[in-house]
Amino acid sequence: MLPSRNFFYTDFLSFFMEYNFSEIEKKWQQRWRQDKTYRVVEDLRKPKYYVLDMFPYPSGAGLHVGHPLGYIASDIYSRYKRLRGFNVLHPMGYDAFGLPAEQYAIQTGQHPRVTTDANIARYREQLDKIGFSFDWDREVKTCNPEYYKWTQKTFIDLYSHYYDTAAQKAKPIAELVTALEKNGNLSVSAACGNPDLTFTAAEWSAMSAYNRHQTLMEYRLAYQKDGMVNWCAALGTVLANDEVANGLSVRGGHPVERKLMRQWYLRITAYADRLLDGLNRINWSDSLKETQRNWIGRSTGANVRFKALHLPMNASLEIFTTRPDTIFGATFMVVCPEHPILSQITPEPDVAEYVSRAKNRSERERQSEVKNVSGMFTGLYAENPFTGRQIPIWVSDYVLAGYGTGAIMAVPAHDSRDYAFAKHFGLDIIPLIEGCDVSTESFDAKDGIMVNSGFLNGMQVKEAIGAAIKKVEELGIGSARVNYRLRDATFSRQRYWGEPFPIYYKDDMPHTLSPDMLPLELPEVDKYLPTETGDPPLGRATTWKYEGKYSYELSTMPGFAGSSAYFIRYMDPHNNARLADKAKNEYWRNVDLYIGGTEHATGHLMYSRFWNKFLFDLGEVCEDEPFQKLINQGMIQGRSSFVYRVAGTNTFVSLGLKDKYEVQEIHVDISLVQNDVLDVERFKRWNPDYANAEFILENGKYICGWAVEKMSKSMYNVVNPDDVVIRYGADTLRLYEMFLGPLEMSKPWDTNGIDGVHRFLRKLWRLYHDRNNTFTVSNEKATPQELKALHKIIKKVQDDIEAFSFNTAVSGFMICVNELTELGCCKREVLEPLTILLAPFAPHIAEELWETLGHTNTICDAAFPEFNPDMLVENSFEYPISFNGKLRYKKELPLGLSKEDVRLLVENDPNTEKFLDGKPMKNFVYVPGKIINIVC
RNA sequence: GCCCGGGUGGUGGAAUAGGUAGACACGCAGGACUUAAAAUCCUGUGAGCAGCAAUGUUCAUACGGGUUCGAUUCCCGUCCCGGGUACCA
Repeated sequence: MLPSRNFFYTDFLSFFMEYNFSEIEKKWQQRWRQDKTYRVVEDLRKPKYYVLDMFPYPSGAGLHVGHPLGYIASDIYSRYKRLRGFNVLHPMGYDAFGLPAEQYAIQTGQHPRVTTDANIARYREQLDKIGFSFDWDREVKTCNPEYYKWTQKTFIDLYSHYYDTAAQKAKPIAELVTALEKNGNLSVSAACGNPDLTFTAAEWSAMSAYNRHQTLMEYRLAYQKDGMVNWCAALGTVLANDEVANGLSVRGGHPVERKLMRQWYLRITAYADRLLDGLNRINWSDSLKETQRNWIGRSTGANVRFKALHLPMNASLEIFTTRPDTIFGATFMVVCPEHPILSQITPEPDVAEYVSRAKNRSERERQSEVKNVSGMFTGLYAENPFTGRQIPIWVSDYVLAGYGTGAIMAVPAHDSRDYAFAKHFGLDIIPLIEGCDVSTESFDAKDGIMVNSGFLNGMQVKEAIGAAIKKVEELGIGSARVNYRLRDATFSRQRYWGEPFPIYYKDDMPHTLSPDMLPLELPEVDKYLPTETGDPPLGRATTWKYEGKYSYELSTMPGFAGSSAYFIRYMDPHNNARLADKAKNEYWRNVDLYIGGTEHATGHLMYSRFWNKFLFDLGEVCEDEPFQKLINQGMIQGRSSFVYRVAGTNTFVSLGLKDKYEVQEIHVDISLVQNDVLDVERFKRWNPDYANAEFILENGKYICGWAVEKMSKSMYNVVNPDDVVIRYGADTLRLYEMFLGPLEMSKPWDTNGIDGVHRFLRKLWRLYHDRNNTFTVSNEKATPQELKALHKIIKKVQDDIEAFSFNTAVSGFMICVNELTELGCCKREVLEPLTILLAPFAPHIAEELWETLGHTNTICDAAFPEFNPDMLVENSFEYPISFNGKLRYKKELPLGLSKEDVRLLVENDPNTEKFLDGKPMKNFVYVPGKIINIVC
């Protein structure tokens, strides 16, 4: 027998015998699946808690190591809440409709459903390996007809409701029709797409069916209109504003242009105020709430009509302003190139040319020239209603057609854009606020005392705004008005792989399907491309007709449709009669904790709040806000590694020596690098070009450089969680992802520290087992030191989990295990509670130890250990005081100590002198620490 | 430009009702065990100065000021980095 081989073999065995994570994890994952350990049912005897992850889009690339970060955090919290006696709903599903599967279908002809199912299977396999406590019986896939039936149903409801602005609630459109029949639209309070629309009851009844239909479209919460949309020719579809960045599609980076098209929209703007108010009642981060507030962009001000001179029929020009107090300083007006007033005149040729050029320029071109001031005098004048002065009307593309009225009054002294324009064209600038200097820039602050402003002189700005609005209303030239930046959401996509609309066309008008005909299933098509006539792909399903003759709507719904109510469906995923049963909805109510990325701040998180509020108005759900608390986990970036090739050679120089050469930095696959040391032999095999590479080493090693970059294939820095699980186990992965840093912070993935976490689990294992891996836990009573260590960690874990400070909780465990190892503790009284504490973080090893401790039930049903503060003061106490010549006692004295005892302890402590330093002290907290540590 | 975050050792990061800065971990160095390796364990580890040493001492939380007996923490200014947003009247 060869000794070397023998040694290697036995040590290899003992290594695995010690803490055999792969066997333990396999065993428990199997058992959890078999026993449906994480199945949850409504239970009125227990308080509920709903923990939700943003469900993933199953992409072909599979999960990378960044995805599970949030899932692990939510899993820890779910498991913790369960130990605390809550009935925890913790589901998972897939946002399964989307472009990549369709792109793949276009290239290969494979049905997107096949691609999607395969990707979902892969995701599921990866997720299962990490040991999540999802109730998979509640899985929701948005592409499943049983689910999208309810997306379609809600669309029908949106179509057949309007928004009552007085009641602040959605109501059936039939009620509106009754009101219109009675009084016309003069006395109805309803959110309307066209604020200038007025008609009487008589006019209403005189309308043709088609005109009534068109009129109701202005009120429906889901409606059709011709609108400028972001048309992406390469994708053959319309994109939402948040799917476009810098004139390019977010997905694919194809150019996007403006195009007029008939589209479905959702009237989310009707809910703008409620979306804003609701933010005050939910527990989200300030920055996220602020992002949503900015996105909604509510600004209060007034609409004011300026008399347009030299035009027939008392023409006027209406503007919106947030600063009606500055009307006295309005020295000119500006209209957007699309403004209707321009069609009433015959402009000079150069003006006409400017207008047509500005109109035809894409949004992108307009944006790229933000800093260039351009514009033309139209030849028209208006009258300033406060000064009576004639002021010129200009046209410029810095005024946008889509916001306000498409026209502004320019107050160059107090608006920086007007200022730049006035300076460029030499227009008047009249300062209106006492003491402001407008020689080099405008004074935009809403603060100061009015001057040069007639009846407003001497008032504070805020006061003047109110007074000006009052005056405007008296003059009958305008009124207070609220404007929003938020736009209605375009809801059509010229795509195949999405929910079909439950709509067919008859007499050129859309009609909804009756709900009992739902779901309207996606038809099969021969190709996933637009038809020859430019219809969307659904146009290829030529026999797909309502009653065999009426054409269905050919576009499909956008990605956010399916993700807007999935969290409600989880409450009752198999219900065939409702989105969710009423009683079940009233039990689970809404999501208590939602964890996901910040990239959804203005998309999904806005749409789903709107969708939920609508369902609330219908009485379908019992909570107005869907997500009580929300946490944004940070992104995990990649950590790329580099090698340095000496220019023009095949010689690579180690990081520390590279400055002596002229080198070329090259990305190297991170699997060839460990702790920044390159595996030279594997590197040579990695790429044939490097087979004969030579190396200049330092200390016998090749050290790689590194940089933090986005995780991407091309940078060879993608880390797959499966690889980590195989090498270290799921429990190590879970702990390490948490240990990496604060949950909400973005951080690079860096495996350099993972050994430490793995080592911790092995140390933990050795608390329960001896060298021969024999279970050694004793039933002896624990010592005070051991109990102190235990109760310290109980408190720490409890506080840290509640604060979502999982990284410091893991540190706490490490300290605790080090302490217990030092104390040689192997007492059940300590180890049993410790096992429970660890269960949310490392469930597999916890279950295994729990079983070894003799329990037959799952550790998930254990009770979270009770913290006893007395255990911490067994031998010593921590006691805060303050000292300002006289001691102040901040807490009740512990353990029968008198004030005199404490005074002596403090005064005899050598540190006291150091801090007193002979000076008079105020509000001095005694150190060491705000806490003194005195042994009795 | 504006609005949010953030800047602490070689590295990831601890610590804020203002109170011993650098917990915990990685890495590194040295040591023990071993024929050897792996694993494990022990010791040291912000920088400088003095000392054989225990130790003492100075400087350190992006930079510059301020408040305070005391500031990583609060205030003012500056510079960098990340995210959001963008001609919104």
